Amino acid sequence: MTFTQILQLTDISRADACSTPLARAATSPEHADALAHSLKALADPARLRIISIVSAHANQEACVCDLTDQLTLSQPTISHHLKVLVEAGFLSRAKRGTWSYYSLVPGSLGAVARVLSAI
Amino acid sequence: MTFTQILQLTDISRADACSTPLARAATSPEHADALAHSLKALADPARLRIISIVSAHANQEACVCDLTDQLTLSQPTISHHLKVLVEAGFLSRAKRGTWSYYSLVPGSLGAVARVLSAI
DNA sequence: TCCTTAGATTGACATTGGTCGATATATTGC
DNA sequence: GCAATATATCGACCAATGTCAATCTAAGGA
Repeated sequence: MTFTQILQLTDISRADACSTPLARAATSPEHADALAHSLKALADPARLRIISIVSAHANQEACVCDLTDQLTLSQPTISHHLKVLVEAGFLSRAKRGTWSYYSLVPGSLGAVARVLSAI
Repeated sequence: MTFTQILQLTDISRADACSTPLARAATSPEHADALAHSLKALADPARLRIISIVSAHANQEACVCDLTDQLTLSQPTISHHLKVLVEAGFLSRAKRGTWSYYSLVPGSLGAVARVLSAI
């Protein structure tokens, strides 16, 4: 009996009557947790608009006043969303003088997109 | 004075002192809402594992018992997550006899990934 | 027909999360 | 140093969400 046959027997004995065979392994719980955490940071209209506004600027960098201008949200709320995005690794902060400039972390969105496609 | 020069003047007059120039238009609020809705459906560890388990099966189809086996969640909770994923367009349901089979909607994950990369 | 099994729905509960007003911190200009 | 401005943090509130126990529905089999 080959190893493949043994695996098949194991699968059949484990499976319920309704179950279809597996083609490959599923994602680990840890992996799912990490991806969910990244997606949660993105899954908000205000935060998506923030990312979009930042990356629409010439150098992919915007100050907070650019955001308060365009979003109908209070300044503390925008500050809160910015913090979420920085902690999730999508934006980085650079303080110059009185102003805070937020930039898109290069490749961060692409990384999530790639993981999503690979599920 | 050229049209481009007028646009530049307009931009400068509108901008705050700290602002950097725009390279292109940002995402519309409606677009952000729609994408956020899709991402919210994906932004949960249990739902990501469900999608992964479904797509790991040979024909990208799994019955509910495949999920209750592998997830340490109650059956109603799994049923709830499945409903969220169906309503968001990531899974489709096919009932055959007593059993419900859930399949990945082809291209649905890729579409989100593509939109995300294009932000 | 009745019992069993698979899965969906309901209702309740605790937790998380988005929002704002008030306040704190830090930087610039006078 | 002081006033003004930009941004961050805090505390509170309400809405949305994940979870489960209990119940309902529907399909099969004896």
